[in-house]
Amino acid sequence: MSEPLSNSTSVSPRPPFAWGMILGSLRSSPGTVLERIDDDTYQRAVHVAGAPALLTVVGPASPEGPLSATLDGCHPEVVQRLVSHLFQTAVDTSALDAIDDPAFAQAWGACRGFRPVQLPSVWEATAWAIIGQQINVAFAARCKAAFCAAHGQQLETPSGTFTLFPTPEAIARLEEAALQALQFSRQKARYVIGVARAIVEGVLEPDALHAVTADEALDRLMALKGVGRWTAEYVLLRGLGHQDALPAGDVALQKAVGRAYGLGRLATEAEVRAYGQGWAPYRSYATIAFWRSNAAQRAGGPGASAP
DNA sequence: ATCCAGGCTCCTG
DNA sequence: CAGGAGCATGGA
Repeated sequence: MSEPLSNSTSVSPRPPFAWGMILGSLRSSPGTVLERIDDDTYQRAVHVAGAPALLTVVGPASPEGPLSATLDGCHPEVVQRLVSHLFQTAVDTSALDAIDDPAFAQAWGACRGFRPVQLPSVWEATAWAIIGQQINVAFAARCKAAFCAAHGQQLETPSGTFTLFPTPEAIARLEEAALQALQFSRQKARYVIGVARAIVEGVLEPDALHAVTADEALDRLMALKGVGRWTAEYVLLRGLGHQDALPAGDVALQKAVGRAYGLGRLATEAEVRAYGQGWAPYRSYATIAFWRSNAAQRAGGPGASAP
């Protein structure tokens, strides 16, 4: 249950904003291992300027009311910026309703107000994407949980103990075997450690990625071993808050698009990109909408997972 | 056992 | 540039 928020900062999302759908999606997503999702509350530990802190975000009391957020001892502006980034609250999604494509419209119609929820750092988004490559998500989630439990810091709070995502510094020190012990394949162990080292050594500057174009960000990410186009696009979608990223190589997306456009099979990557031209410049939103359509399909109804 | 799962790298035509 | 082999894991 949500505790009273003294000292909270309010953040007003641009409507439509479906907090319930966003939390529902996180709740049912296997990838949600560090977050604690309650009825109307999102909590997780994050690094703020290098220091661990607990972020709590409570949903609006009324449909279009503000979110209420706390982050130990941080300035309201910092809290605002973080919440706004994580939940993409400032994005104007109204143009999505005008996209003239029946298959897209049906997918988006089922999730107006939804947002591509961000992971707090490019590092976390990248590591998670690599962990998830080519394996089923449930297993990927277990790998992530083991990874965090073994190498992430713990944060004690009045609301309980939270695990932080491991820092690049902590992972850069590891040998491959340490991650293989957590059921990472040798390749993935190498890739994740390699990304951590790239960050620690300054070869990759995660913060700088926010300031460059999508193509430039893709190039820099793909220069890393283990990061192909799918992974880089996933990072744009989940870590950099880009609105127009399209992981067209994604099997789940290919499945959804194949169904939505009546192909009777998986759409090819080229087909996804071709249809995707009609969803620009909101291809990230199209992606999460189609992902959600898969979950709805599986569950026999709306309300299941996406990220 | 066989095929699949929210790919990547490297190598051929 | 397109396509395929080989790679690693656990699950259904």
